[in-house]
Amino acid sequence: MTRPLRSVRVHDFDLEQTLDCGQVFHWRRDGAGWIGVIGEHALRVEQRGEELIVPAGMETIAAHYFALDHPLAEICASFPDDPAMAAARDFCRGMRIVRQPAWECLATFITSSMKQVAHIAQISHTLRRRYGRCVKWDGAELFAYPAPEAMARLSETELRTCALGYRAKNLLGAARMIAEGQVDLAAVAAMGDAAARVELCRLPGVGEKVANCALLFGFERVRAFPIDVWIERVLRAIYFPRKRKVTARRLRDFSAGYFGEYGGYAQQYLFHYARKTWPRGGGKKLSPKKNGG
DNA sequence: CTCCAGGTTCCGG
DNA sequence: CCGGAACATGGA
Repeated sequence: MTRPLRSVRVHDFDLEQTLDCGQVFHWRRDGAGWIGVIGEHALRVEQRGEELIVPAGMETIAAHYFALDHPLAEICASFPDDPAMAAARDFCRGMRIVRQPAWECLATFITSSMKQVAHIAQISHTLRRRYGRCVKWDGAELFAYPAPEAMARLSETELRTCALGYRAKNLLGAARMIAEGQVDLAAVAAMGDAAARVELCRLPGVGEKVANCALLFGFERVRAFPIDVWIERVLRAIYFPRKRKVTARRLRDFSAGYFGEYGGYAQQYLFHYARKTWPRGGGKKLSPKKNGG
């Protein structure tokens, strides 16, 4: 039994770049399309030129999730004018920051510390399959991300069997604090960026980087600028060439000022570009070219 | 086998 | 404030 399909008109949108850029980890390729879950809705999506094919009834949900209303041309035009940013903008054309549900985004990034993207995806799938609600899509079994309340009932030992390592304690602790109401994600959503970041950092396993990922990918804070190992390489190689002793604080202050009101988008474009085009462990080999700031 | 991965936390200068 | 080290697990 196949649901009828509908077409959503898209401009400045690239589904491949959007789902393969390392912002969300559970979507799987299915022929020319992708299969995944938006909240509690399982679906297959496929892009054909300027059309996004989705199951009937999912048009609005998909359009919201994929942030088709973000003014991408304006966003890209706001990026600082330097060679690296121009290359990233060209490489990532059509990539959008999707609107992930806050908890699954936050939880996923709690499990991301010191893990490769492939591992993060693996952990996400395991957690969904074992503890998430089953949502069917045309016969395929997909799973929603387990709610904080469901996760809070597990033991650390149980969670550890999902290959989480030391992250199990953090994920469980965060789930319990949220389930018990010690941290209210709905309240976080109503706070300013700085206050929201402080609040998220009260959760175990959530430091500045994970908090910024949650803010950017789960709370629509398009200015949040997560600095991970890749972005740190980019910043050092491109904007601080041949400089010794560039502190984390220096990188943070520079990023907050240099990349502008859509800094989070700029960050994700640089992240994806560097990860796909720089040699592994890269940065050192890249020619610095010109300094943009 | 060694190295590293979308870090956080704790500890000593 | 800053640099190091521990923390688990699995690809490359």
